[in-house]
Amino acid sequence: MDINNIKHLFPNLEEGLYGEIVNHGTIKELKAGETLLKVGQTIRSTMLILNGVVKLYREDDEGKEFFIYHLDAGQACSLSMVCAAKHETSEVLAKALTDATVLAIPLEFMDQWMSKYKSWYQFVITSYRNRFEELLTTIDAIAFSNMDERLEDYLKKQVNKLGTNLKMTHQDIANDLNSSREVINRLLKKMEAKNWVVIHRNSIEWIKK
Amino acid sequence: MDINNIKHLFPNLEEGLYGEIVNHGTIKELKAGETLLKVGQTIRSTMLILNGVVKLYREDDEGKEFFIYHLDAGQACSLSMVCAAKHETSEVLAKALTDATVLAIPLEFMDQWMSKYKSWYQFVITSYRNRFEELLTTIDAIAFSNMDERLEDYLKKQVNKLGTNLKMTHQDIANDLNSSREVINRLLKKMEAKNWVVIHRNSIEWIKK
DNA sequence: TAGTCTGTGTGACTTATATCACGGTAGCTG
DNA sequence: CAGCTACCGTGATATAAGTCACACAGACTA
Repeated sequence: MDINNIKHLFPNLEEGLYGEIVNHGTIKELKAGETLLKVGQTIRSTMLILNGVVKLYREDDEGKEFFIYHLDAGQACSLSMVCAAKHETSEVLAKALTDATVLAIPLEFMDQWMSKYKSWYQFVITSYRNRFEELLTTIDAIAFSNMDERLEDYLKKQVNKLGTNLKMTHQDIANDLNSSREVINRLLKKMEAKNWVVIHRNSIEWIKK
Repeated sequence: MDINNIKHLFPNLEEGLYGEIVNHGTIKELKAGETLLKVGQTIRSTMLILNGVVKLYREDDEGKEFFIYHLDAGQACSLSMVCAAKHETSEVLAKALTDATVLAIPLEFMDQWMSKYKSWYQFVITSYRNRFEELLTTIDAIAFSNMDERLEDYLKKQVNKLGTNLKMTHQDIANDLNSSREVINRLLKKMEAKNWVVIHRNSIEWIKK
């Protein structure tokens, strides 16, 4: 583990804290598609994303997966913080979207660092605030927007994380948005007519400026 | 302000912390319907609810209000904590549902107490976790449920906070659920047929056991 | 090369919800 | 008491989205 990489990804932490992170964290490598956290699983450590993109889902009783938000390198899984602090179980499903590297910090350090390092406390609070905001944005989308707008937002988010060439099927998108393949297909066709995307087999290219 | 009342509402805090709360907090009395926090307003203090019920909304661009969750006596507005810690503005609308008393604690104490009192840190983290969960539940409802289930959940929540006799119009409910009066009316009629509610003018009585 | 699988495209239909257009009624106010 | 206003009830219709059925095409596999 490279301390300079950590400093770069998580700036503004105290010098001593970087040392602790390196000493007490353990690296986990994930292949694209692998599950990092299952619903109901007990959380024993706080996760920091070092590399790649992690996707968070909410699951319904029949196992349908509803996409909530992404986590990037340099971000922390807030859920793993709250849960970790109380030894509780996960309420969400987290999967690696790309190959990813995460740093697992055993939960006992959460508490210690919180009172010891002001920068850690700031970091945790900021993480929370950001995740909270994302959650509110997600609520806005489903409460106030139609499928066409939601699809547009969704694709833009993907493009932000993965580039303009999205390797995913219509069915994948439908699952994330809790919709159906046919609906997504038709909406994509409309977007294609407006020159926002080009539809390929197994991939979609975002060409809107 | 009665310190014993505070101890009762917020148990498990350290002895010294109660003193600080009483010394530095200021009481705000709100009439039912009054606004506690507007969208875009700068937050300068953390709010603890001492009495009554506060309702949180998300607003869309046209000012439509979508109900997110309630806050009871003994709870804190997590949003006011995150925002306060960073001097940022509110993302939600908070209104007193009943007459209410809140305790405003200037934000500078947030930071101090966080490192000084372990119990405060625990309290804040727990608040977060609970609000986060509520938000996830709200997402579940709109992502996975139809209006009839959502209305049922909504009414149950109201009953929990306010008792079985709900003084609200069909229009009020429609606003909270981002639906329309007619739809709510029809669903309520169905519930009445199933003996779950009795519909009165300006109020609804929950009679389902 | 034929056969199979997975992803895509599309018409027809169903369902949930929203919207429109009324008419009715309780309770208040001049 | 007349008339007003806010609330409630309900049919007709419109729209968005989900479902069903089926056809086709690219890619891989025997």
